[in-house]
Amino acid sequence: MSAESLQLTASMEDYLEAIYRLARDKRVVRVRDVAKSVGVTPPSATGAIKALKARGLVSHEKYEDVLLTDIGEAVAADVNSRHEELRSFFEDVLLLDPDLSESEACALEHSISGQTLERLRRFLSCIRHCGGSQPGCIRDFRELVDAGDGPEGLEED
Amino acid sequence: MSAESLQLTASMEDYLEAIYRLARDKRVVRVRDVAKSVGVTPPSATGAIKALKARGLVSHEKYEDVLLTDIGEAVAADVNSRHEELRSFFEDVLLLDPDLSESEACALEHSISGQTLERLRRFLSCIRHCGGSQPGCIRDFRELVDAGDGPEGLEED
DNA sequence: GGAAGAAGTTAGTCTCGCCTAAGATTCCTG
DNA sequence: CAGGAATCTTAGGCGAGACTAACTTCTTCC
Repeated sequence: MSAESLQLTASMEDYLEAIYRLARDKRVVRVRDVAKSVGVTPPSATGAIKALKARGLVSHEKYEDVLLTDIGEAVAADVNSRHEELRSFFEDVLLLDPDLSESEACALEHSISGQTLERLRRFLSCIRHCGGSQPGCIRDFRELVDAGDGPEGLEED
Repeated sequence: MSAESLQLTASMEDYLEAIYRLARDKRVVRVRDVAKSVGVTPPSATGAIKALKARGLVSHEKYEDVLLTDIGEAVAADVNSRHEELRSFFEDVLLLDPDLSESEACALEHSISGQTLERLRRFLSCIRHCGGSQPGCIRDFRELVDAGDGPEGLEED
């Protein structure tokens, strides 16, 4: 079950991903936890969970805790892997601060296409396979970044 | 005037960018052109133009054509450069199809941060400076992509 | 066991961004 | 110059997604 075939809004993907992560870390997922994690008030979370339930992605009874269905789990894992892929690119390739990498991944994960992500995955793979012997441009970039954040060095073409 | 300091919504950035491009290509920019370019109906464009006018980014009188103010021009140029930077990354580094690169840039340009873009700019610069003598991983990636789109070759780590 | 407080839900409202329908204005042309 | 066509605006409405206020349910603890 891919995340793209379900027409989820960015907002719904956020909720789903939050539930996915909470479920990994805690024994039960409460509406309150979801709200806090997404950064909204409980009524907003209630509404969103209702929408996810209507799509068969979570199961939830009034006043009870929230559970991912099998489908929901699969979709959430897909969304989460998109997130991780992006985060990894920002952190490992662009060498951005981990916090920024994380928030940037959050911001972009809903808009990027599967095709682009696939290509990015391969690119990451190539970069990683360079291992310690990173040649040419990649090494240069790393040194440039390590040297400081100012705009000195390589400018426009 | 940076695009980030004005709290423009993604939608307003889209309209602004459309006006910017239309102004470059045509003598006058009409509401109709903006609507068509953004892909909405004329009433939607009228409303958006009103919002941009309220923020001092365009000047526009009833039934007249649309003009960017100096500030609007600067902000639009900023938005547009973000777009181009992203597009270039997708097309020149990830070697994606030009059409996909374009639409992907459209989708992501509103969410990416200035800091990340700055880093991406440097990365692009490094890649370009490799010129024909691209060593190691980058060359591998290019060959891998040229070889076809299937998932053969480099897999997960 | 009953009351206080925490957690969850419902109801009602707001903003944003889009739409259609219909009215107003401008432009072109016979 | 009058009327039709094109363009633009206004009016009204809808859905998504958030909020506050108020109500219900659950839990806990004296």
